[in-house]
Amino acid sequence: MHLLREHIEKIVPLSDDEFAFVCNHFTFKKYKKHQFLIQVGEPVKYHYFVLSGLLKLVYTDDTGKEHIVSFAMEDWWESDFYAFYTGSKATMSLECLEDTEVLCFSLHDYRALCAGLQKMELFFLEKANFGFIASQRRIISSLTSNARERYEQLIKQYPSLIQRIPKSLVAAYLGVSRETLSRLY
Amino acid sequence: MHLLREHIEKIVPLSDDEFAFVCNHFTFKKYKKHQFLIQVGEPVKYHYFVLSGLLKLVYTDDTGKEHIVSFAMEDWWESDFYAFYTGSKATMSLECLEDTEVLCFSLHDYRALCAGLQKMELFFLEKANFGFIASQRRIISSLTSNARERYEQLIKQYPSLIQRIPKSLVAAYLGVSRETLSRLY
DNA sequence: TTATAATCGTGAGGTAGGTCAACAGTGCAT
DNA sequence: ATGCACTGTTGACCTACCTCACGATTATAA
Repeated sequence: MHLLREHIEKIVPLSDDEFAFVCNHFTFKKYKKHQFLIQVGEPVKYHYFVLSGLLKLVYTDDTGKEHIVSFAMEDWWESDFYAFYTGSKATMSLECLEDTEVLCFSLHDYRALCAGLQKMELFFLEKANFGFIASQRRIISSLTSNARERYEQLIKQYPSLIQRIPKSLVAAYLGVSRETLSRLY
Repeated sequence: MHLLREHIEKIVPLSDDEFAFVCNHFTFKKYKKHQFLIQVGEPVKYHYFVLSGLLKLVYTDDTGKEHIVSFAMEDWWESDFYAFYTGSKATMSLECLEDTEVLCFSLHDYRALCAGLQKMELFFLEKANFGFIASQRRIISSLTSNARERYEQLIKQYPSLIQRIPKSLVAAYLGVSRETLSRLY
């Protein structure tokens, strides 16, 4: 729980009372490896903050091939955000790569949190802005770099992540086949 | 100016006084085709809201090739957002493809706007969230689709945009060569 | 008006990366 | 203990897309 406080206070300081108010809007959940937090076609009730463990956010195309939209480890937020935010059905799945503990909130809690504590709205705005920036960076990377360069950028950016993930998933994230990734060095 | 009001009121309703407060934080500017709103290496003073005209946000790689990160037409926001938000130097340029009129604000104005009117903070949060979602969609598109499919998706999503833009720029947006795009049909 | 620059199409040949297949090592579950 | 799924590697071949080159047409600016 105090991981969440530290995380928020990197952006906005909180009094004990304010943090207690924040906590009231979160629910703790625990999952085992291979469990799904979100399944395609079902409503997305929660937005998740990872306390420990590792998740993959996956889009499966019409040929059945899995593409990794994002990983999420400690200190990261994850969901099928469009479905969560608009109340529509999930188009992506969210699955545990390791046993995972999360704190999560519903859209209702999210709105209440923003409305009840302006600091939290500012916090989410900051998060959303940097999420947008990170996505734009990844788009630029896919426009400008080949497989090897994208792999090197990933290793540089998240060295610890690579250790915990099979190469086939790294390939599915980078948008290359596992064979190609295997041949890069 | 009332284009801005309509735009904001799609998300949050405003009283006349509130809208006047909002307007005080915007500056009107006018540019000719080929003019630059942002140049690589310079500070990014403003975030822009396009009233009329058309812009391209361009990342130039080390080989000198231009990649289009985004277009911006009427009703769209655009900037090198990372540089704007963090006060760093621009890594992308923003250039007019047509004569363009914009409303813009500085980071200082942005903060004042959010702090002074919580509705506007909510508005920007909503915008940031949907910006993030749109970027994630584009990432998924680049992971799952080939050149022809991405082109068809773009036509479907922004039919009016394609009419106003030379094919070579569409290619630079899609991440293919103009020759390949030309050969698609 | 006339020169110059964009724009678009197309051929020829090259290359990054995909697909399919086989194989070996590792971890997990019965 | 053993069997099976997961993981990583490599070979052979294929294809989507790139690069370079040339022309034709259409805007644009002096």
